[in-house]
Amino acid sequence: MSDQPRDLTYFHDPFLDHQRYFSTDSSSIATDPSSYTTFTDCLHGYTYFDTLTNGFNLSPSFQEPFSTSTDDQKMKMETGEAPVTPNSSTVLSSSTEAGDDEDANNSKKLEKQSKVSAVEDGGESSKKVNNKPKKGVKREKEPRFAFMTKSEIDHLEDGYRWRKYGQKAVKNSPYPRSYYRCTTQKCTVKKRVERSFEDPTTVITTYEGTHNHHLPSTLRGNVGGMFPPSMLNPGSLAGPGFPHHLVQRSPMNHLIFNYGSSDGSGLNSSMYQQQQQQNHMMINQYPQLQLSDYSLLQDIVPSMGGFKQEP
DNA sequence: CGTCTTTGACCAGCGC
DNA sequence: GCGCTGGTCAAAGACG
Repeated sequence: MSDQPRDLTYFHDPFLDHQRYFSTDSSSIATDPSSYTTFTDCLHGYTYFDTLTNGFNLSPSFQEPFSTSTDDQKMKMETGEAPVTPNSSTVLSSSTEAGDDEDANNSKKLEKQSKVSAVEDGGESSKKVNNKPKKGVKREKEPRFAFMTKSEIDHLEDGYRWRKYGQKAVKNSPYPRSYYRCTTQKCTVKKRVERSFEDPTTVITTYEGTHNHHLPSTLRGNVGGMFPPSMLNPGSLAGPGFPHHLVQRSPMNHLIFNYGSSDGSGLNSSMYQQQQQQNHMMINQYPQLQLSDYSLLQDIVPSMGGFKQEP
């Protein structure tokens, strides 16, 4: 991952609409989306934002039509909790039920405790025993947020440090799904990375949970040095003035799935229906994704090398 | 030596 | 109840 070329440096101020990026090599100003070589690069380059909005027939303000925030989320934002999205732009919705984040964390703690006690008891099956939530206690879902990215690289650099803890074969797909966990202590954020079986050039990255820390200062690939402090402080993005209810303003080659919220609040009805149709269309194309989880799906315009495919 | 990946096994949830 | 699948664990090995 860290061996990816990094000849570009991006500057982005999330509080301003304008954005610019530039090359450390002054002779080469990047304008081609394909020149983004890392996930982080893509996430922080908004050059094609106008193209995006045009593609969606959205007004440049882009702020109202896509509000899908739930109260739960708004509360999270207002409390300054950092969204998990790598560029901290927004997590719009949550697949969680009320108050489940804490419950999930607690249940995890219980898992650990029970595992430790199982080992200490010298139980016969001290290995891998009873480390899941107690029976009957339904495991709560963390807020989730998925990207679809055109990339040759499976695990895209996003500024955080991840430890891979599993890999599974995916049904109906030749490509495995990898499971990553944030390596920061006490941070429970996870992400899944898998390649679309229908379009092998597309990587589906699903984030789950909320980072409770800033971007690591020492990163492989020097991501930490690439961004201004405002971007390296996720909490700052949750502060007043930042349009949290924006849909992810990702540049080229991303589809953004926002989980959970289903009321379409902030959308006028026709636009909401339009979004729902897009959702269903894309979900049909990616059946391995969970239909119920997606409340909003933003497609990419074909002219940007996206992968919208009409049925 | 510390960190990270790989990989087989285990467990829970879910559908039939 | 059974089998399948997704998610997780943890030992072992690789790597810098």
